[in-house]
Amino acid sequence: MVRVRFAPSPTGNLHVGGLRTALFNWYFAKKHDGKFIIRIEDTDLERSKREYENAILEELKWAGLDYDEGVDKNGEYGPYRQSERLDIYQKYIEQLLNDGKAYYCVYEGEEIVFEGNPLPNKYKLERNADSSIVIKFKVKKDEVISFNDLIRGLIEFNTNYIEDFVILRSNRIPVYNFCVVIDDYLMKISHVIRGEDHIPNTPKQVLLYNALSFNLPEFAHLPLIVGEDRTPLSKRHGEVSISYFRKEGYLPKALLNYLSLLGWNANEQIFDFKEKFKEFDIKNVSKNPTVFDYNKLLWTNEVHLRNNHIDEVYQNFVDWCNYCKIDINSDDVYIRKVIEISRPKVRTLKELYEFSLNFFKNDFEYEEEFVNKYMSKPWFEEVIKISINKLEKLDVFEIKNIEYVLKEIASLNITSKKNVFQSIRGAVLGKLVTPGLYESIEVLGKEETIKRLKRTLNFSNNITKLNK
RNA sequence: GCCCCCAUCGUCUAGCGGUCUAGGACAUUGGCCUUUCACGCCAAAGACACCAGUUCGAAUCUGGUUGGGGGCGCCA
Repeated sequence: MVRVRFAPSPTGNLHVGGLRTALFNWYFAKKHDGKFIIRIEDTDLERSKREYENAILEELKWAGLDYDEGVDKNGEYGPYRQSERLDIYQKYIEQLLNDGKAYYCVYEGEEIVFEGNPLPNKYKLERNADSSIVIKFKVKKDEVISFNDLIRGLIEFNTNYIEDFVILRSNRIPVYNFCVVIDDYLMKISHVIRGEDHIPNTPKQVLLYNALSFNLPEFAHLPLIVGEDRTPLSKRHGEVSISYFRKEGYLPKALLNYLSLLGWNANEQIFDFKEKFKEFDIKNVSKNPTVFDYNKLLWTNEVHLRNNHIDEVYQNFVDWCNYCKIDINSDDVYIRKVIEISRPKVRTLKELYEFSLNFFKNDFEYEEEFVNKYMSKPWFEEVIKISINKLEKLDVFEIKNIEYVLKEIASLNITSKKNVFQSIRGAVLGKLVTPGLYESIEVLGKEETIKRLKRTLNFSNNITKLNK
């Protein structure tokens, strides 16, 4: 039974690196019909916050990475929060102590004043403010320890380069390297898939597995995601938090599509990750660090936005509006139509919103360029008047008929064809860049289109008077 | 400093000893299309880090050099 886990520490927001790790674990679980578990690694009491934990979980759900076990799921291997497993760890610490594989270490300031087991009574009872007691794991020298990495092959370390390390802090809370081993074993994790930055931790963990007579899981270390300068991706390179990409209007499926490509050659550029897991093979994951390319992500998003089913994009758009606390006061059918005609021209939900805003507002302002280049021209009013006249007579307000009428007006030789189209475009939407004119007018509907044309005429009259 | 990982177009990658005058995608440049802006279509430019070795033959195997990165916490 394949069991994998994503184990974030709730000390900050979820970022693209974390999501990518979660995604690859998810892929692996799905592919092998296994379980995907979320474990919260909150042994750093100072920095861990429940609000971060909630945010991470919420963002995983937004991304569509469903998990089988976790703090809010009731699996049989809980608790899934390390801070609630302290008594479990204690048992194994004692075992190590009893087996002579770990020992007490007493510090006074920086100085070690005692090493050994048992701990002499004098340290147990009275301690200066300055002294602290930790438990360290004893590392035997001159041993070669190795593990097989599913991506990199055999990796060997000599224990001579590993020092005895702390497993229990002076505040009685065990450290990361110890907790992961206990948890992964007890939670029956079969494959540990995590970032490459954990390779140096692995020998220490292997030592612990051996000392406790636990069977080793399989390991796979994913390549790091880096910035243009080849250092690990961080805020210095730009925004990296998932919440940022969400606010910017990236579709969850587009983000995960792009993230899939970071280290995995999926044979195609655009796909639905929820289907793609069938082809996932951890052996095909690349060893090289990969540069995060905001540009390609944007392109990926653009393609998803244009090609995904309209119902899904509509839902994404509504979700985005809610997330950004934007209230579009319109009915579903209308919003859907506006999305349909606008999406071929935008790349993100945010752009979609900005691009199509005037469909939802009838008191919009006119773009300056439109006013200067079209509205203030002598032929402008005539074009609009004729448009009102002809469109009013149109009984069946459909794209074909609208196109016919508009072309007719353009052929009247009042001004150039381009001027006619741009004038009408600006008159109904206030802008010179909009979705196709005919479909825009069709979506607006007869009543609204005429209302807008009249409003523009009014506005233009006022300008003319003012100039005189 | 020590240990470890990595090395194909600017970027993500295909390639697993001959099919490589190295393929695709993003970005870039030029053109076409066009009622705006895009999309789309066509085309161009662009890489095997270096040096040895193995072999009839190397991007592919081996060794070294160089370069980049990670780690060396009572952070995870």
